[in-house]
Amino acid sequence: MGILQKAFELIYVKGYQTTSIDDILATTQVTKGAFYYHFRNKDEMGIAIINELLKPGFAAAFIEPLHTEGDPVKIIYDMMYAILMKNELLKVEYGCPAANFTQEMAPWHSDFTRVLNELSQEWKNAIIHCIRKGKKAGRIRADVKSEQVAVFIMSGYWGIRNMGKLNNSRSVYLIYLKQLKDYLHTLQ
Amino acid sequence: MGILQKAFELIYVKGYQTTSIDDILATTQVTKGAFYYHFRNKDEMGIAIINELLKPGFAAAFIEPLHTEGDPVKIIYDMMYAILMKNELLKVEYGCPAANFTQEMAPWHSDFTRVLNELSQEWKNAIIHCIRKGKKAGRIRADVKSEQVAVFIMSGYWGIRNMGKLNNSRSVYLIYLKQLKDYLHTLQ
DNA sequence: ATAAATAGATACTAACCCGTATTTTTTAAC
DNA sequence: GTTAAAAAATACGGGTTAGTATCTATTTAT
Repeated sequence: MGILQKAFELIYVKGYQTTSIDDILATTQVTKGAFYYHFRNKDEMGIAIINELLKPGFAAAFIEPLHTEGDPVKIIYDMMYAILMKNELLKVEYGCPAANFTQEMAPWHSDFTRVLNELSQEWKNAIIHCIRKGKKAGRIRADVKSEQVAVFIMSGYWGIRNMGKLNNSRSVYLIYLKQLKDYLHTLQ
Repeated sequence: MGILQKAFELIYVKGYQTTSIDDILATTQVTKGAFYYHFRNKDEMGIAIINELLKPGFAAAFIEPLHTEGDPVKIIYDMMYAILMKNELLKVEYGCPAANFTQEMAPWHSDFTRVLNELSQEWKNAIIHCIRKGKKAGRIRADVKSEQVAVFIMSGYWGIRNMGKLNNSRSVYLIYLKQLKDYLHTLQ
């Protein structure tokens, strides 16, 4: 886990392909023998980072908030606000770790893409579930298509991460969040 | 331009970092001497690809459609539909070339980020302009914030490109487009 | 025709890459 | 205390990388 943590930090900042195993060894003070005792190769370590580090963090920040009771509009907005503005691990200049992996590995590394797709599907299902609950409670219009809304919200998130990288400033997050709030209110 | 074209095709599919100069030389049948006569180094070629190839193609598909007269809702939706569903150069499994570059290069290669930011700003300004015209013509509500909407639309685009990569299917584009249409109608 | 500038070809370097083979140290079991 | 397994250290191999040095060929200008 120590190796994975440090490796993740390097990869999050530099990218997977450009982070060499020697880089990881240098910063972790781990020798090559130890590294290859724990991981068969670099890709196995990459997959381990996603499963052991990314998934738990993702579940805490992206999934769990959606399971709380209340107004979906508020729940979804608050989740997004927390992810973009409060989360101290995710820096605006380095974007979303999951999106970085996706962009870099798809479509060539199918192992990565499959695991990342699982992440994405979990989020999607949680959003759909949250909206369906809101519809039953009369908080969301009955004609709202849950899946469409989920996909729309997710795409907005990944896109604003990209714009944040370009602008290297959270100010674009705030602009996005304002419009997200307006959009969510149209679902009521 | 021949080198740039072939190099772009390789980079679009494989990524910038993982496309070696030797790869480019092999597919272009150009020798190393010729290559380094025209470009000082790899990054200069990368910047040239963005300026000489990406920018013109971007202007044609992303900017020009926004300059036509008419209903912004229809104009913006049609533009997005054409980009996602009709453009034969942009494949769903390889995503958006500009987004790929951004994801891969930011924040370390400031030359790339700066040029890509110019692209992004041009698109943003064109969308803002389109919406402002719509407001003046009474086609868009007066209280709509043009910049917020522009950022929201752009983030949706870049995000859905990411999801398309993950799913490797245009079906997710269609789901997104439906909700985009609904969203745009709320601006009227 | 000659000189100069442009363009292209070839061979090479020095650094870096991932992964392996081999050896050494540490830990645990009996 | 001996043995065996687990864990870690080291050195190296085979291949790739971006970029350079050097040489040759082709235009262009005078």
